[in-house]
Amino acid sequence: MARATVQDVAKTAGVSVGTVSRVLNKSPAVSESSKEKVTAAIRQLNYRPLASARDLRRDRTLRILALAKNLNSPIISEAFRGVGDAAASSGYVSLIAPTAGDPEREQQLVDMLRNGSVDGLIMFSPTMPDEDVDEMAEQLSVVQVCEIADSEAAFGVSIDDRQAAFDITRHLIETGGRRLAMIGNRAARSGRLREEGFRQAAAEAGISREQTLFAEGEFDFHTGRRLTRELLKADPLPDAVFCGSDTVAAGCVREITDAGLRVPDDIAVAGFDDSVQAEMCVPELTTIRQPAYDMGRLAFEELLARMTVPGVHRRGRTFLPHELVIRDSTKN
Amino acid sequence: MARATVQDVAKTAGVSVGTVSRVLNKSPAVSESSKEKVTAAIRQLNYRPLASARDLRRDRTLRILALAKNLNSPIISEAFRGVGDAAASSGYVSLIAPTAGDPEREQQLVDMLRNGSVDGLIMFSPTMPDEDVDEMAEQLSVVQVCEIADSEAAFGVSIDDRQAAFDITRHLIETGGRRLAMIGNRAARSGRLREEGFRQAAAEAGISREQTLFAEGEFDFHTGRRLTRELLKADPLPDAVFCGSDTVAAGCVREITDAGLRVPDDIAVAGFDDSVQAEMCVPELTTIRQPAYDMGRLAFEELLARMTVPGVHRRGRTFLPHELVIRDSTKN
DNA sequence: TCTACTTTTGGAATCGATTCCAAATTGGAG
DNA sequence: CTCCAATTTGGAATCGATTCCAAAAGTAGA
Repeated sequence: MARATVQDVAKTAGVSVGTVSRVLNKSPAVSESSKEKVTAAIRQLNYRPLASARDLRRDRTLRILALAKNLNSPIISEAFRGVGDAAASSGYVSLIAPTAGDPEREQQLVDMLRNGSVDGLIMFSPTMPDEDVDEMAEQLSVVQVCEIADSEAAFGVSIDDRQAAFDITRHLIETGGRRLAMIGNRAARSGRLREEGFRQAAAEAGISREQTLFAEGEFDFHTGRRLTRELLKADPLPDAVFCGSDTVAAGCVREITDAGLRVPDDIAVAGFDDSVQAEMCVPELTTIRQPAYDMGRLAFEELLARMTVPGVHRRGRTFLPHELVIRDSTKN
Repeated sequence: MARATVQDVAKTAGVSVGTVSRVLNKSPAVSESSKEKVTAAIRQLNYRPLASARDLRRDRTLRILALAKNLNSPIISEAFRGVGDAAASSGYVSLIAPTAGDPEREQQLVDMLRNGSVDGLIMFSPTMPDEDVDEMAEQLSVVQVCEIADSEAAFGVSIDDRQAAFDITRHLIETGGRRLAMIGNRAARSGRLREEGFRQAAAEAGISREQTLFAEGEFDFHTGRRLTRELLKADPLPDAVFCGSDTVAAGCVREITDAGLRVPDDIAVAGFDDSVQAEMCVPELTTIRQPAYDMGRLAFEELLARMTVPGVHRRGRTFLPHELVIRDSTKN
């Protein structure tokens, strides 16, 4: 049994396709009686309007797509929840796809916006260079979250990464940290901004760059352990480590503990994100809370504005406030 | 500047729309010279075929959708990686959407299959009742992963949850566990199967149902802690706890440790999934490894068969082998 | 009952890419 | 140079839902 079409419904209901379509779209210009006939026919034939035909005619899909490197980042999944809720309340369906950091995969997904498979795009962690994001944003509905390209058409929602890193580093210093270390990721813009904040806080406390340690790598648990192992070879040892994510911080704490040292007494550790990992860690992690859900909501609102008012290319970033969450992994 | 169409490209290249389309679809029946002209025109106009028009005519989208309650389950994100890789190598784009356990949201997403927005559907954790999944599977391309409805048209990919639970429970018994407890989730089919396996292992070891403890709840860290707190009120205390996920197990270990007891000496704890949490926990968790990536790959292959050979409604489940991973949270 | 409305309806045109068929062109053999 | 076959091309028809316009039906007032 092939799929039923408006034609079939019209025939079964004994009305014209126009009337069927009007019923489908809740046009008020339909008599009660034909509305009933059409509704009955739709049920009888188990009819669903074909998305591609509708999209073609209407020139929009009411779908948006979010792109992220991977799905298991707690910040991303929380932000995406915000996107989804905001989208739903505006009648949009929101989908997400991981790029795995593969430029080809990313390109293929971005093409979904170019070819009209979706109306808008939310980018969490672009792999493509800033210029490309920029160029795309010129003509298409794109909003960035967390990672915002530093360019002309920069636009999107995030926290102030530099300030957040500054705040938490200052906390480390205020609680006695002098020999500071950071585990960061220079591949990401946010990572570079956090490094800036870290260095600025150190500098303001009169700690020279040479007294400072820096290790670089991806933000996963095992990398955290490995990089910490490197840091622990330093002499003198660091007494405070700022990590770019809670997961890395968990690895850091683990490695310190395994080395027979105590957190925070010997070495204080700070994370970033306030994910559940921060609470799972022993001791629980001092960290930076990102308002991920709200960032997602706001990102969708921004996107909606771009999609519906085509001329509007509201520029600029929106920064949401972060929060320093102090727990037991740093002294007090 | 509006979007260019095949018509525009044809005019610019000085050929007919048919020829343009043939170039787009790499038909061999095009002369070298017109291919060049068309390619040049496409580049000049920055032309992209409109997805909805193509989909309408071709009656397929080369897109699939995966549904899950939430995105941050490590098993789901790993399985989805498998889906994505398999899909990509067959020319499909795979998208994912969280339902948040909301039936309305789920319905809306399932409608994307019904209305032809996507060609196939992979369900990780359905909220709808088994009958509905079953009915849907009768006519549409749907494959289940991890959670498989227990019904006529049952089909999908998972591990043998009962056997896995049996195996790990037997391990708990073999390492001295007598007073067994389980933290499970009866809301999910897999949860019920795991409970069966747990009980079967206990029974075979001559442990009566009354000697056994059971706590029920969602699979997150805080629930794990709360339920463990309940279990620790029992007298005598349990000496081995099987948890339905590593995250719950981490909460369980934490609560036990905070109560001044030792894992595994006083109470052994086992997890499930072999996610990174299992290694982050101290002590590291004995757990069951699920071949999530392969489950995802296989699920897509199954789906592909259903999508391309419409008559084929291959029934049945595919079980992939699990693996007992023994670490320090259980005695040896 | 007739006029002047408003409400409701039918159906053709439309969106843009693909595909099929017939026509045009090319190439090679004789 | 002719003829037949193979290659290439143009363009109309098609996919299914929406929308616009004109026509039909309904309603109210006089």
